[in-house]
Amino acid sequence: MKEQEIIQPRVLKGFRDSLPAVQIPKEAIITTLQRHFASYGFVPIDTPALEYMEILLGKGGGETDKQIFHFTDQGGREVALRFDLTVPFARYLAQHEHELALPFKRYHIDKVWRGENPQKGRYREFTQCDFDIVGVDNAESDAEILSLMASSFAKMNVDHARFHVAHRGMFNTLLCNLGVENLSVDILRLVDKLRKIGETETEEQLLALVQDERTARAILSYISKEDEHEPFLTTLDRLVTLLGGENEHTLRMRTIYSYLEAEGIEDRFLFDPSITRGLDYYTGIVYETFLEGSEHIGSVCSGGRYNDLASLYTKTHLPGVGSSIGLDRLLAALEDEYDYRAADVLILNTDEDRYTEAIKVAKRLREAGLKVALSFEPKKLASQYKWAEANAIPRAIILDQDEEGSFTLRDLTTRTNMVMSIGEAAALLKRNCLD
RNA sequence: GUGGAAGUAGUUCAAAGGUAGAGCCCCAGAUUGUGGAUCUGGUUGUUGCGGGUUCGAGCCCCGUCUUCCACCCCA
Repeated sequence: MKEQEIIQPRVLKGFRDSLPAVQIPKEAIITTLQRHFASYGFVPIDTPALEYMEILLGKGGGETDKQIFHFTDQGGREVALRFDLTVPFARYLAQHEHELALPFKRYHIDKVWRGENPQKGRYREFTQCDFDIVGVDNAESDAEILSLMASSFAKMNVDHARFHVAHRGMFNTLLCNLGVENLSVDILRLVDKLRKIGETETEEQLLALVQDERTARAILSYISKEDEHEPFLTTLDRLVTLLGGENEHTLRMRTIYSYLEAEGIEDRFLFDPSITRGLDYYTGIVYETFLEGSEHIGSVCSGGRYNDLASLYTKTHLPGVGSSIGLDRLLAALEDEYDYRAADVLILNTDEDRYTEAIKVAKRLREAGLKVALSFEPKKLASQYKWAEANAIPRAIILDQDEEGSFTLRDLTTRTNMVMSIGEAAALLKRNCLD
């Protein structure tokens, strides 16, 4: 026997394996979101991971183009992995516009790829949860996306999420008033960094860009907030004054806010005029979501209104608004805050002759809706308890009673035993099982 | 893609060019009346990987991979 050359097991930079302790809560969250999106009348779709290169290029801006994984396939086609779910969705809309009834509300949860340098909460392969409404441009659809964002985080039991909202149109009004709308892309990019580099530095860079002190200060006073927690309407009123009066955009924001009030969720939202979003395709409302205490991870749910996205692929006007939850980033921020278990109960193996009995008990408990694992070998109990703990299984059943249908149920967390019938055990376990 | 820091046992950390160590964890056995205590024994390991300098490298040098941080951008 020759010694075999071992291939070094490894994964690519920015790509990760998921152990069950990570994958179980991740899939639980996905299931929760799928159900929740459906409760708003959103429907699922799917698109290919791989697209023609030309489909994905030429909308996000030069920087995102550089991050696209692309190659030539065996047939000589220039292809690329999707780097978000929104651009493929725009292509999908153009391709199927006659098969879809507008307004179209879809959700899409899947992996995307970007060739960025990885950091915590930033990977080259990650999962996005997108939800969008296409075919209407009004406050009602804007507000429904915001409502769905807030309620999704509530469903995921994340209560420290803060939603920062702004409006591209309002900001562009300011730039027009100041006569610097031709610099809008550069200014937007700079303004986005306010939270990171501070007011002084922002003002200096603004001055270098617009070459006028009065203009630079006007922009800065628009995007700065003295009180970070200033109520939404107070900020909006202040900005309306700075813009010289109401316009269609400010009135849109007021209507959206009134819908949030009607739902009683308005205090979850802040008007944050420094939010602009790097992507060029946003035209109206924009938003980012931060977790208090984990701001360094960045936004865990962002999006906005894009009224011209599908125009790359069709002449039909298809306005849209949507948002995307960054699931991997969210899980990175939550770290160990989530709970998981491989099963609700483990049936211990004390005697090989009783395995048939174990199978019958397992079947009955599974029919009652429980997750049940069986111990395959009659190892000593300490060893079986440890296996259960390693798999986060909180209870064990020992088939040790001679009298019919009665056995020991052990709580592994408190290490206490109770003797009961199978029906009693099923009821007790059912009350304590997750989901 | 650019710049910086780090990488030693499953894990938390030592070893300032001279024989790779400690706690926790894990495994086997004894005893324990179906885990927690105690005792005995054991693996804790290609010091990320590959070269180089040296009598000798975990340590110095070069390259490379990965992670983390900053820039850039973003989920």
